[in-house]
Amino acid sequence: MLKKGLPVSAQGESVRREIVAAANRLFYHRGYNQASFTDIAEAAGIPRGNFYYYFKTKDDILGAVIDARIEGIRAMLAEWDAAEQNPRLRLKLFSQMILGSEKELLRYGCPMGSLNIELGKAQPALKAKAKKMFDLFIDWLTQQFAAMGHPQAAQLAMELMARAQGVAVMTQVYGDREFLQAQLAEFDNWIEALPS
Amino acid sequence: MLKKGLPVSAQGESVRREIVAAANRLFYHRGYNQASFTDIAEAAGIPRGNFYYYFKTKDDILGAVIDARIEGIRAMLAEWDAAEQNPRLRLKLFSQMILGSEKELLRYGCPMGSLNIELGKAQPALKAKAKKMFDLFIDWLTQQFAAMGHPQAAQLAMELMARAQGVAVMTQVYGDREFLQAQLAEFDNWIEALPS
DNA sequence: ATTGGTTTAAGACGGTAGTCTTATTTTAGT
DNA sequence: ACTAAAATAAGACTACCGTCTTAAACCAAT
Repeated sequence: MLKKGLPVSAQGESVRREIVAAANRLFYHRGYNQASFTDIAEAAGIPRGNFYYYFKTKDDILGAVIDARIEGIRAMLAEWDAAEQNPRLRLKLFSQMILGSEKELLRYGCPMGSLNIELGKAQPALKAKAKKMFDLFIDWLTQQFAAMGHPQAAQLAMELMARAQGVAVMTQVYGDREFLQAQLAEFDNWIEALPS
Repeated sequence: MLKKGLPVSAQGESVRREIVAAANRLFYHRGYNQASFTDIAEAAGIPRGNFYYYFKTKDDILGAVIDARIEGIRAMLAEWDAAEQNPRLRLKLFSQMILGSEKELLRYGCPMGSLNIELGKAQPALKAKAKKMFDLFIDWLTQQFAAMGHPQAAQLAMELMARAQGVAVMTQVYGDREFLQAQLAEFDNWIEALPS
C-alpha cells in the first residue's frame, strides 16, 4: 500500500485534485467545520469511502487545500510582478483582484480572513497553516511599499491588508456592493496619493 | 407545561441566565457551530437534558445570546452617551472599549464580526439576527458623526467600523497586540483630525 | 400535610460526523 | 494474458450531535 495522499498515476493525481478543488470551494462557502466528508465527496463525484485512499484525515484535506491556495496566490503575485513593474500600479492590481471577486465576497467574505478567524478560535495548528496565506500577501505588499522607498513598508502592508479585511467583513455583513466599490475606489486614491 | 424559555420563578430565571452566559462565552470562543450542548451544559453546571426545559433548539439559545449581547451593547452605548456629550470624545470611548478587550480580541477576534462571518456563510436566518448587533453600533456612530455636523455620517460610520473590523481580523491572525495598539492610536488621531 | 405546578435529572433516540476495513475493479508492465 | 500494484466502491464502526421523553425532586399555597 501506498503512502496516503500521494497517488502515483496521472489519473490518481487528477482525482486528488478534484477532491481538493471541491473541498476548497466547500470550505470557503460553508466554513471548514461545516463542510462534511459527504458534502465533499458528492461535490467531487467520488464515493465517500474512497477518501481514505487520498487523505488520512480531514485536517490533511485542509492542509492540501491551503497548499493549493498558497500555490494559487504565489502564481497570481508572480503574474502581477511580471505584468507590471511600477509598485503603485501593482497595488492597483491588488485592489482590482478584490473587486473581481465581488460576487463571492458579498456572499462568503474573504476566503483567507474567514478561514483564519474560524480556525483561530480553537484549532491553533490548522490556523498556523492558514496564516501562511496572509504572509504571502503581506510580504508582497511590503515589497511594493519598499520599492516605493517607504521606510515603514511592513507597517503599511499590514495597514492596507487590515483595511481590505475590514471592507470584506462589512461587505459580507451588509451585503453592500456599493460600499465595497466605494471603498476600493478609496484604496486607489490612497495608493495614488502615497508619497514617492 | 410552560412555554419554553420563559421560566416563572426567580431561580429558573437565574439558571436560564447562566445558560445564556455560558453559551455566549462558548459561541465566542469556539464559534457557534463548534460549541455543543454538552459543552454549554458543562460550563453552565446543569445536566444536558435540562436544556430542553429552557430552550427548544440550539438556534433558540443563539437567539437568546444575541438578545443578551444586544442588550449589553445598548447599555454600553447609553453609558457612553451619559458619560460624555462631545461626540468626538464619545468616539474615543469606542476606541477605548476595543483596547479594553485586547486580550480576548487577540485570541478570538471580534465577537460580532466572527459570528456574522460564520453565520453568513450558510445560516442566513441566524445571521440576520446577528447583524443587528452591528446595526446598533453603526447607528450610534452615525449619530456621533452627524452631531459633528458631518454630511456623510452614515458612510463615515461604516468606514470606521470597517477599519475596526479589519484591525480585529489582523490582530487575531497575527496575534499582534502592538499592531492593535498602534492602530487604535491612529483611530484617535483620525478622530481628532476630523473636521468639526 | 397534601397538592399541583415548577424545576431537575437521566438517558433514549435517530441522524450524521470522521475514520477505517475490506473486497472488488481497473490499470500498466511483462 | 497474467500479474502485481493502483484505484474504486461499499459500508461498518464508534462517537457525538441536537432533540425529546419521562420520571423524580422541589417548592409554594392551601
